[in-house]
Amino acid sequence: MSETFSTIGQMCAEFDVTPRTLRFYESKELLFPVRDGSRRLFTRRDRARLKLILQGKRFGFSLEEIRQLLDLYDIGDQQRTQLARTYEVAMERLDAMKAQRDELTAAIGELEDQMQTARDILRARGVAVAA
Amino acid sequence: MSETFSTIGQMCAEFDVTPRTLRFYESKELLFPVRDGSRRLFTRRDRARLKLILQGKRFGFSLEEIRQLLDLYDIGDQQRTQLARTYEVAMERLDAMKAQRDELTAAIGELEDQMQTARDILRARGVAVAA
DNA sequence: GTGACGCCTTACGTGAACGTCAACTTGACG
DNA sequence: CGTCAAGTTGACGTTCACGTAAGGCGTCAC
Repeated sequence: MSETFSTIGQMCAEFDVTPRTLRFYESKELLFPVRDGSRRLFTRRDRARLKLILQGKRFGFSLEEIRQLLDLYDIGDQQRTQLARTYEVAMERLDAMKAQRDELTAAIGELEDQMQTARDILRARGVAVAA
Repeated sequence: MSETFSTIGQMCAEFDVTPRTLRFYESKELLFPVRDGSRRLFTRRDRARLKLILQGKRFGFSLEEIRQLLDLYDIGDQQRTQLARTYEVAMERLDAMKAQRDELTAAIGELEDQMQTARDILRARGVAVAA
Protein backbone atom coordinates (compact mmCIF):
# COMPACT_ATOMS: atom_id res chain seq x y z
CA MET A 1 0.00 0.00 0.00
CA SER A 2 2.90 2.31 -0.63
CA GLU A 3 3.11 1.91 -4.39
CA THR A 4 3.01 5.65 -4.61
CA PHE A 5 6.22 5.97 -6.61
CA SER A 6 6.70 4.48 -10.06
CA THR A 7 9.81 4.06 -12.12
CA ILE A 8 9.80 5.21 -15.69
CA GLY A 9 9.39 1.64 -16.85
CA GLN A 10 6.30 1.08 -14.75
CA MET A 11 4.80 4.29 -16.04
CA CYS A 12 5.45 3.26 -19.62
CA ALA A 13 3.75 -0.08 -19.09
CA GLU A 14 0.83 1.50 -17.31
CA PHE A 15 0.12 4.20 -19.87
CA ASP A 16 1.56 2.68 -23.01
CA VAL A 17 4.05 5.42 -23.72
CA THR A 18 7.82 5.38 -24.24
CA PRO A 19 10.47 6.59 -21.80
CA ARG A 20 11.37 9.25 -24.32
CA THR A 21 7.84 10.60 -24.12
CA LEU A 22 7.92 10.89 -20.32
CA ARG A 23 11.33 12.57 -20.35
CA PHE A 24 10.07 14.89 -23.03
CA TYR A 25 7.02 15.81 -20.97
CA GLU A 26 9.26 16.47 -18.00
CA SER A 27 11.46 18.74 -20.11
CA LYS A 28 8.33 20.64 -21.13
CA GLU A 29 7.28 20.91 -17.48
CA LEU A 30 4.18 18.79 -17.83
CA LEU A 31 5.43 16.24 -15.32
CA PHE A 32 7.58 16.67 -12.25
CA PRO A 33 9.01 13.33 -11.15
CA VAL A 34 11.18 13.47 -8.07
CA ARG A 35 14.69 12.10 -8.15
CA ASP A 36 16.30 9.15 -6.46
CA GLY A 37 19.85 9.97 -7.35
CA SER A 38 19.56 10.32 -11.09
CA ARG A 39 16.52 8.10 -11.49
CA ARG A 40 13.08 9.52 -11.89
CA LEU A 41 10.31 8.53 -9.53
CA PHE A 42 6.81 9.39 -10.70
CA THR A 43 4.22 10.24 -8.10
CA ARG A 44 0.48 9.82 -7.89
CA ARG A 45 0.24 13.41 -9.03
CA ASP A 46 2.31 12.65 -12.12
CA ARG A 47 0.03 9.77 -12.96
CA ALA A 48 -3.03 11.96 -12.68
CA ARG A 49 -1.40 14.58 -14.88
CA LEU A 50 -0.28 12.06 -17.46
CA LYS A 51 -3.80 10.72 -17.72
CA LEU A 52 -5.05 14.20 -18.42
CA ILE A 53 -2.25 14.85 -20.89
CA LEU A 54 -3.12 11.80 -22.95
CA GLN A 55 -6.79 12.71 -22.83
CA GLY A 56 -6.09 16.26 -23.91
CA LYS A 57 -4.04 15.02 -26.82
CA ARG A 58 -6.97 13.04 -28.14
CA PHE A 59 -8.96 16.25 -28.25
CA GLY A 60 -6.35 17.88 -30.41
CA PHE A 61 -4.90 20.17 -27.78
CA SER A 62 -1.21 21.00 -28.03
CA LEU A 63 1.09 20.14 -25.17
CA GLU A 64 1.42 23.82 -24.37
CA GLU A 65 -2.36 24.21 -24.13
CA ILE A 66 -2.52 21.11 -21.98
CA ARG A 67 0.18 22.48 -19.72
CA GLN A 68 -1.92 25.57 -19.06
CA LEU A 69 -4.98 23.46 -18.40
CA LEU A 70 -3.13 21.22 -16.00
CA ASP A 71 -2.37 24.14 -13.76
CA LEU A 72 -6.04 24.31 -12.94
CA TYR A 73 -5.97 20.87 -11.45
CA ASP A 74 -3.24 21.97 -9.07
CA ILE A 75 -5.37 24.64 -7.54
CA GLY A 76 -5.06 23.09 -4.12
CA ASP A 77 -1.30 23.40 -4.41
CA GLN A 78 -1.29 26.93 -5.63
CA GLN A 79 -1.14 29.41 -2.84
CA ARG A 80 -0.15 32.79 -4.02
CA THR A 81 -0.08 32.37 -7.78
CA GLN A 82 -2.21 33.94 -10.44
CA LEU A 83 -5.19 31.72 -9.79
CA ALA A 84 -7.72 34.09 -11.25
CA ARG A 85 -5.80 34.23 -14.50
CA THR A 86 -5.62 30.45 -14.64
CA TYR A 87 -9.34 30.36 -14.10
CA GLU A 88 -9.91 32.60 -17.08
CA VAL A 89 -7.69 30.46 -19.29
CA ALA A 90 -9.60 27.38 -18.23
CA MET A 91 -12.89 29.11 -18.93
CA GLU A 92 -11.82 29.86 -22.48
CA ARG A 93 -10.59 26.31 -22.90
CA LEU A 94 -13.91 25.01 -21.61
CA ASP A 95 -15.81 27.08 -24.13
CA ALA A 96 -13.55 25.78 -26.87
CA MET A 97 -14.20 22.23 -25.77
CA LYS A 98 -17.94 22.77 -25.79
CA ALA A 99 -17.80 24.31 -29.23
CA GLN A 100 -15.73 21.40 -30.42
CA ARG A 101 -18.19 18.95 -28.96
CA ASP A 102 -21.09 20.66 -30.73
CA GLU A 103 -19.25 20.66 -34.02
CA LEU A 104 -18.32 17.06 -33.55
CA THR A 105 -21.92 16.13 -32.81
CA ALA A 106 -23.03 17.88 -35.98
CA ALA A 107 -20.32 16.19 -38.02
CA ILE A 108 -21.35 12.81 -36.68
CA GLY A 109 -24.89 13.47 -37.79
CA GLU A 110 -23.77 14.47 -41.28
CA LEU A 111 -21.53 11.47 -41.60
CA GLU A 112 -24.34 9.20 -40.51
CA ASP A 113 -26.52 10.65 -43.24
CA GLN A 114 -23.83 10.01 -45.80
CA MET A 115 -23.47 6.47 -44.59
CA GLN A 116 -27.18 5.91 -44.91
CA THR A 117 -26.90 6.97 -48.53
CA ALA A 118 -23.91 4.68 -48.95
CA ARG A 119 -25.87 1.78 -47.49
CA ASP A 120 -28.69 2.36 -49.96
CA ILE A 121 -26.29 2.37 -52.90
CA LEU A 122 -24.48 -0.73 -51.72
CA ARG A 123 -27.71 -2.63 -51.10
CA ALA A 124 -29.02 -1.60 -54.50
CA ARG A 125 -25.90 -3.24 -55.90
CA GLY A 126 -26.63 -6.35 -53.91
CA VAL A 127 -23.83 -5.81 -51.41
CA ALA A 128 -24.59 -6.82 -47.84
CA VAL A 129 -23.56 -4.22 -45.30
CA ALA A 130 -23.74 -3.95 -41.53
CA ALA A 131 -26.22 -1.64 -39.87
CA MET B 1 -24.93 32.49 -61.86
CA SER B 2 -21.79 30.85 -63.08
CA GLU B 3 -19.50 31.65 -60.18
CA THR B 4 -18.78 27.96 -60.03
CA PHE B 5 -15.01 28.30 -60.44
CA SER B 6 -12.80 30.10 -57.98
CA THR B 7 -9.20 31.18 -58.26
CA ILE B 8 -6.83 30.33 -55.49
CA GLY B 9 -7.04 33.86 -54.18
CA GLN B 10 -10.82 33.75 -53.91
CA MET B 11 -10.60 30.45 -52.09
CA CYS B 12 -8.09 31.85 -49.65
CA ALA B 13 -10.33 34.80 -48.86
CA GLU B 14 -13.39 32.62 -48.51
CA PHE B 15 -11.87 30.04 -46.18
CA ASP B 16 -9.09 32.05 -44.54
CA VAL B 17 -6.25 29.82 -45.64
CA THR B 18 -3.05 30.54 -47.56
CA PRO B 19 -2.29 29.59 -51.17
CA ARG B 20 0.43 27.32 -49.86
CA THR B 21 -2.16 25.38 -47.89
CA LEU B 22 -4.39 24.82 -50.92
CA ARG B 23 -1.46 23.73 -53.09
CA PHE B 24 -0.34 21.45 -50.31
CA TYR B 25 -3.79 19.88 -50.08
CA GLU B 26 -3.79 19.35 -53.82
CA SER B 27 -0.39 17.67 -53.64
CA LYS B 28 -1.81 15.35 -51.01
CA GLU B 29 -4.82 14.63 -53.21
CA LEU B 30 -7.35 16.21 -50.91
CA LEU B 31 -8.40 18.73 -53.54
CA PHE B 32 -8.58 18.43 -57.32
CA PRO B 33 -8.78 21.87 -58.92
CA VAL B 34 -8.97 21.87 -62.70
CA ARG B 35 -6.45 23.80 -64.72
CA ASP B 36 -6.74 26.86 -66.92
CA GLY B 37 -3.29 26.70 -68.40
CA SER B 38 -1.16 26.63 -65.28
CA ARG B 39 -3.70 28.32 -63.04
CA ARG B 40 -5.86 26.35 -60.67
CA LEU B 41 -9.63 26.66 -60.78
CA PHE B 42 -11.44 25.35 -57.74
CA THR B 43 -14.89 23.88 -58.19
CA ARG B 44 -17.94 23.66 -56.01
CA ARG B 45 -16.79 20.17 -55.13
CA ASP B 46 -13.43 21.50 -53.96
CA ARG B 47 -15.18 24.01 -51.77
CA ALA B 48 -17.30 21.32 -50.18
CA ARG B 49 -14.23 19.19 -49.59
CA LEU B 50 -12.21 22.04 -48.13
CA LYS B 51 -14.98 22.80 -45.68
CA LEU B 52 -14.87 19.20 -44.51
CA ILE B 53 -11.08 19.24 -44.36
CA LEU B 54 -11.03 22.25 -42.07
CA GLN B 55 -13.75 20.73 -39.92
CA GLY B 56 -11.87 17.45 -39.69
CA LYS B 57 -8.74 19.25 -38.62
CA ARG B 58 -10.52 20.80 -35.68
CA PHE B 59 -11.38 17.30 -34.52
CA GLY B 60 -7.75 16.33 -34.49
CA PHE B 61 -7.82 14.09 -37.55
CA SER B 62 -4.71 13.92 -39.68
CA LEU B 63 -4.89 14.93 -43.31
CA GLU B 64 -4.48 11.31 -44.31
CA GLU B 65 -7.45 10.29 -42.16
CA ILE B 66 -9.46 13.13 -43.60
CA ARG B 67 -8.55 12.08 -47.12
CA GLN B 68 -10.02 8.65 -46.48
CA LEU B 69 -13.16 10.14 -45.02
CA LEU B 70 -13.63 12.50 -47.92
CA ASP B 71 -13.94 9.61 -50.30
CA LEU B 72 -17.23 8.76 -48.69
CA TYR B 73 -18.71 12.07 -49.72
CA ASP B 74 -17.88 11.29 -53.33
CA ILE B 75 -19.91 8.15 -53.36
CA GLY B 76 -22.12 9.50 -56.12
CA ASP B 77 -18.99 9.92 -58.23
CA GLN B 78 -17.54 6.54 -57.54
CA GLN B 79 -18.62 3.98 -60.03
CA ARG B 80 -16.50 0.91 -59.95
CA THR B 81 -14.20 1.61 -57.01
CA GLN B 82 -13.87 -0.14 -53.70
CA LEU B 83 -16.96 1.43 -52.24
CA ALA B 84 -17.55 -1.27 -49.67
CA ARG B 85 -14.03 -0.80 -48.35
CA THR B 86 -14.53 2.93 -48.13
CA TYR B 87 -17.72 2.29 -46.24
CA GLU B 88 -15.87 0.21 -43.69
CA VAL B 89 -13.22 2.86 -43.21
CA ALA B 90 -15.91 5.45 -42.68
CA MET B 91 -17.64 3.19 -40.18
CA GLU B 92 -14.47 2.94 -38.13
CA ARG B 93 -13.95 6.67 -38.36
CA LEU B 94 -17.53 7.25 -37.23
CA ASP B 95 -16.99 5.04 -34.20
CA ALA B 96 -13.82 6.93 -33.41
CA MET B 97 -15.69 10.21 -33.64
CA LYS B 98 -18.41 8.98 -31.31
CA ALA B 99 -15.81 7.74 -28.82
CA GLN B 100 -14.07 11.08 -29.05
CA ARG B 101 -17.33 12.90 -28.45
CA ASP B 102 -18.05 10.79 -25.39
CA GLU B 103 -14.60 11.37 -23.99
CA LEU B 104 -14.91 15.04 -24.68
CA THR B 105 -18.25 15.19 -22.94
CA ALA B 106 -16.77 13.47 -19.91
CA ALA B 107 -13.77 15.78 -19.90
CA ILE B 108 -16.06 18.81 -20.05
CA GLY B 109 -17.90 17.52 -17.01
CA GLU B 110 -14.70 16.99 -15.08
CA LEU B 111 -13.37 20.38 -15.99
CA GLU B 112 -16.62 21.99 -14.95
CA ASP B 113 -16.29 20.31 -11.56
CA GLN B 114 -12.77 21.61 -11.19
CA MET B 115 -13.92 25.08 -12.09
CA GLN B 116 -16.64 24.91 -9.50
CA THR B 117 -13.96 24.16 -6.93
CA ALA B 118 -11.88 26.99 -8.30
CA ARG B 119 -14.84 29.36 -7.99
CA ASP B 120 -15.33 28.38 -4.36
CA ILE B 121 -11.69 29.03 -3.55
CA LEU B 122 -11.64 32.35 -5.38
CA ARG B 123 -14.83 33.54 -3.72
CA ALA B 124 -13.52 32.49 -0.33
CA ARG B 125 -10.60 34.79 -1.03
CA GLY B 126 -13.00 37.54 -1.93
CA VAL B 127 -12.32 37.42 -5.65
CA ALA B 128 -15.32 38.03 -7.89
CA VAL B 129 -15.63 35.56 -10.72
CA ALA B 130 -18.06 35.00 -13.57
CA ALA B 131 -20.52 32.13 -13.51
C1' DG C 1 6.65 48.78 -73.07
C1' DT C 2 6.79 48.75 -68.38
C1' DG C 3 5.19 48.15 -64.04
C1' DA C 4 2.16 45.85 -60.93
C1' DC C 5 -0.57 41.94 -59.85
C1' DG C 6 -1.70 37.35 -59.37
C1' DC C 7 -0.42 33.09 -60.16
C1' DC C 8 3.01 29.35 -60.98
C1' DT C 9 6.95 25.83 -59.60
C1' DT C 10 11.02 24.50 -57.01
C1' DA C 11 13.11 24.04 -52.90
C1' DC C 12 14.78 24.76 -48.45
C1' DG C 13 13.19 26.10 -43.50
C1' DT C 14 10.35 25.50 -39.22
C1' DG C 15 7.90 24.01 -34.87
C1' DA C 16 5.71 20.29 -32.53
C1' DA C 17 6.21 15.82 -30.74
C1' DC C 18 8.56 12.63 -30.32
C1' DG C 19 12.16 8.41 -32.35
C1' DT C 20 16.70 6.66 -32.40
C1' DC C 21 21.38 5.95 -31.33
C1' DA C 22 25.60 6.34 -28.60
C1' DA C 23 27.98 6.30 -24.42
C1' DC C 24 27.72 6.00 -19.47
C1' DT C 25 25.90 4.57 -14.33
C1' DT C 26 23.88 1.74 -11.20
C1' DG C 27 21.79 -2.00 -8.77
C1' DA C 28 20.67 -6.95 -8.80
C1' DC C 29 22.08 -11.63 -9.66
C1' DG C 30 24.82 -16.06 -10.42
C1' DC D 1 33.83 -10.37 -10.30
C1' DG D 2 31.41 -10.11 -14.56
C1' DT D 3 27.31 -8.96 -16.82
C1' DC D 4 22.81 -7.80 -17.67
C1' DA D 5 18.66 -5.07 -17.29
C1' DA D 6 17.04 -0.65 -16.44
C1' DG D 7 18.00 3.78 -16.01
C1' DT D 8 20.60 8.30 -17.33
C1' DT D 9 22.04 12.41 -20.53
C1' DG D 10 23.08 14.42 -24.89
C1' DA D 11 22.48 14.92 -29.67
C1' DC D 12 20.91 14.13 -34.17
C1' DG D 13 16.87 12.24 -37.19
C1' DT D 14 11.91 12.08 -38.61
C1' DT D 15 7.05 13.12 -39.75
C1' DC D 16 3.41 16.34 -40.31
C1' DA D 17 1.63 20.54 -41.91
C1' DC D 18 2.64 23.92 -43.66
C1' DG D 19 5.96 28.85 -44.06
C1' DT D 20 9.07 31.31 -46.79
C1' DA D 21 11.90 32.93 -50.18
C1' DA D 22 13.52 32.90 -55.20
C1' DG D 23 12.64 33.26 -59.76
C1' DG D 24 9.47 32.97 -63.91
C1' DC D 25 5.03 33.64 -66.75
C1' DG D 26 0.70 36.08 -68.36
C1' DT D 27 -2.20 40.07 -68.59
C1' DC D 28 -4.12 44.35 -67.58
C1' DA D 29 -3.60 49.64 -66.93
C1' DC D 30 -1.27 53.36 -68.16
